Amino acid sequence: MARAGVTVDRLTRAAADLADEVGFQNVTVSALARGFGVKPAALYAHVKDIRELRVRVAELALGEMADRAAAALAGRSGKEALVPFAAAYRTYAKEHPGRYAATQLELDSESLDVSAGRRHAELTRAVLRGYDLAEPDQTDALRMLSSTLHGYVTLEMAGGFRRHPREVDASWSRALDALDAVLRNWPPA
Amino acid sequence: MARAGVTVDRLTRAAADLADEVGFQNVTVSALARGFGVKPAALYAHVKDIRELRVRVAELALGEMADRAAAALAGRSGKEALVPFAAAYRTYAKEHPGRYAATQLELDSESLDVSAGRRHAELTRAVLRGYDLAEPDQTDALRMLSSTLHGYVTLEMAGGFRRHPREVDASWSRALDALDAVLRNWPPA
DNA sequence: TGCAAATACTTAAAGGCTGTAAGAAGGGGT
DNA sequence: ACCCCTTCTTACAGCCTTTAAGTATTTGCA
Repeated sequence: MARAGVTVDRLTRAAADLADEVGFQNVTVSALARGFGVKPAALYAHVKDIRELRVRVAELALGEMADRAAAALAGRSGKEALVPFAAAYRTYAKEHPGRYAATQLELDSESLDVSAGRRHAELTRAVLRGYDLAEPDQTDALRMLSSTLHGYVTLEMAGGFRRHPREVDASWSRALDALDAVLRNWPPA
Repeated sequence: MARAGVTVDRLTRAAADLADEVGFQNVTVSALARGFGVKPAALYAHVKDIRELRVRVAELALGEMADRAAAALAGRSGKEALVPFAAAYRTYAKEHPGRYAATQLELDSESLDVSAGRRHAELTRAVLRGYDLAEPDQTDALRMLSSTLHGYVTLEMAGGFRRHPREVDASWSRALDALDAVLRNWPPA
């Protein structure tokens, strides 16, 4: 019986792809094993349990998002940075719903703390540099920005905006206008 | 063998309580049956499948949130309405994480469309009345408001804000200041 | 080159879950 | 009292995760 050539990386990528197809919650060890032409138990040689697999997918996704965010930022600042950054975020989520869902795992797990999660957070903070906010306003604004992007994308993908005819792309663009406006003119305490 | 007195309502409330304890995703038919001192199969006399149970929990939660939102609004408008409305939202989510998670089910399911989901959406729109925005700005603002609240609460509960020392309550308050500011001064197209 | 150790994989099995089908037991209404 | 509807149990099929023990393949080193 020839070996299937499973590795942690190939497993993680397969899990991410499967998540994008069938949803993050529906990724199972069994389904992955089937994809590799291998028995489920075989995968436990590469991964401790399904939880580890999920964390790895989250790391992968956060890394990919950070890459796109970095490219979108590329020397720009202010609204010139905000808009493409936000677009990269939303596009990634829609292209990779399973991977995006993975990033919503309890962010506590130390693993995510390091590596990709931190990097993505720092890039988000970089967006704010053009708005020159002093602490603690910067952190407050960062939290609001993250919330709005994450909330928008989540609600949109869950179908929360489908009940109203207004085109979502247009609304999105106006939300960014509003975000830009409030960041430029952050209210005093 | 005396009957356990299971009803759809008692089942739904038990599921909601269990969700708040162990997480929405970890609510199982088996665990609920255990709680009622009954075999799992017995519950299928009251509920078609676990999906229906989840939808019922979502409806329950949306109804409870709408009740609180209505009380928080009570004749107020503008920031006077926004702040308690947002507080009701965030408090509910923190007190009832499992119920709150239930509200994030694919909102497509027709059942949610009617009843509680609609009611909650209308209350959120009511918050905006004090800001007198014409369409389509009102819908755009509604989407942004919903996104920010949902995103903030989600990220906070997932631990996304725990890495920075800034107190979350203070940040939240400033986010509402910012939201109020931008709603009062919605940028022109 | 040859063989021992490390690694990948299989089989087997325990235990948990959802859901269906068939039958027993409880209760209400006549 | 009896019938019938509803609730509940038993039994089972099928899926899942995870562990343990054994077999096969590959690696690395003498």
